[in-house]
Amino acid sequence: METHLSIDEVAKRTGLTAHTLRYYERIGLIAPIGRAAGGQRRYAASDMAWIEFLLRLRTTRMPIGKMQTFAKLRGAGDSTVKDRRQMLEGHLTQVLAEIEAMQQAANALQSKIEHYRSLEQPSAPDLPSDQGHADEYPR
Amino acid sequence: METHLSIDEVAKRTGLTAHTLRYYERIGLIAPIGRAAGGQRRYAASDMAWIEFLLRLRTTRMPIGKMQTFAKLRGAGDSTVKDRRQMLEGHLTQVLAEIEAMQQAANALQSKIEHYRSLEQPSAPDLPSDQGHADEYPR
DNA sequence: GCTTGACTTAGAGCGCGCTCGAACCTCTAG
DNA sequence: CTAGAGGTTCGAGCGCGCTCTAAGTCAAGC
Repeated sequence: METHLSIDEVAKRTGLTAHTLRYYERIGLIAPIGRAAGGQRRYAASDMAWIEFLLRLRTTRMPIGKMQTFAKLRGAGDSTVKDRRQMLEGHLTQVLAEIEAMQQAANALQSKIEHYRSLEQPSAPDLPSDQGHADEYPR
Repeated sequence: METHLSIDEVAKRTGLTAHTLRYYERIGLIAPIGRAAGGQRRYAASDMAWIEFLLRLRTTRMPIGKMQTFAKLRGAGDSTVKDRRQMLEGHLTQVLAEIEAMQQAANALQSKIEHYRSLEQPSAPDLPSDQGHADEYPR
């Protein structure tokens, strides 16, 4: 397990580009990374863990501005643990709501797909459904 | 049940702005809306149903370009039902994968929150967890 | 010493999805 | 007739999250 990775290795492992990694560092999402002789970045295991955490935040669509706030709190030390927890709790609440909304929309798509199937194989006519299907008769 | 709504009424009902409704029409997401004397838009129930469908696609983060493609197929009539179904199936697959990813990230956030709680109330030390918590010792 | 290639910086540019401003029009009420 | 509300069009602008370019530096290999 190598503990000091080059930017390209980190890019490969995280799926980010080297450009994006530098960008994240520039805007304060990632604290300044240690450098090898010659000024090249060398990422430690703890840097990787933080980046992976950032990626989880990104997966849940936390905006960069909020991540910056979080990163700043983290940089400020243990006294900010409560603030950080509260931020995550608020975010998590939104995320769960969004998952729920997506799930419902996905269900609606599923039933629309089934409706289309019944149109394609016209032997069995459509069951009457509670929700209309918006796009059969355009005019 | 009024069948012909003004743009402001539609905006109120859908949560979109009048600007956005016009924008969607301009780019072909919504077919040209009927007009009252004087040129004002009057939205029919079928228009509303289509807009609600678009909003479901948006909830599931279908990009506008794809929605445009879909809208075009719809405008082309019944012969495109199969294409539309296939588009929706492909999209649905992605959506379900994304929901899954968000759910996993949400779980990780949840356990991080619990980890923070244990830090805040230091009587009971942290259980060793399989995944590290990236941000306790910044340096 | 020179070349190659991987890195560095600062800063401009881009694609997406709106969002807004300006100027104009039309209907209704007073 | 006038004022005001509520539209209309066209096109520019914006916030977000990158993405890329240009020019320079450094280390290693020939």
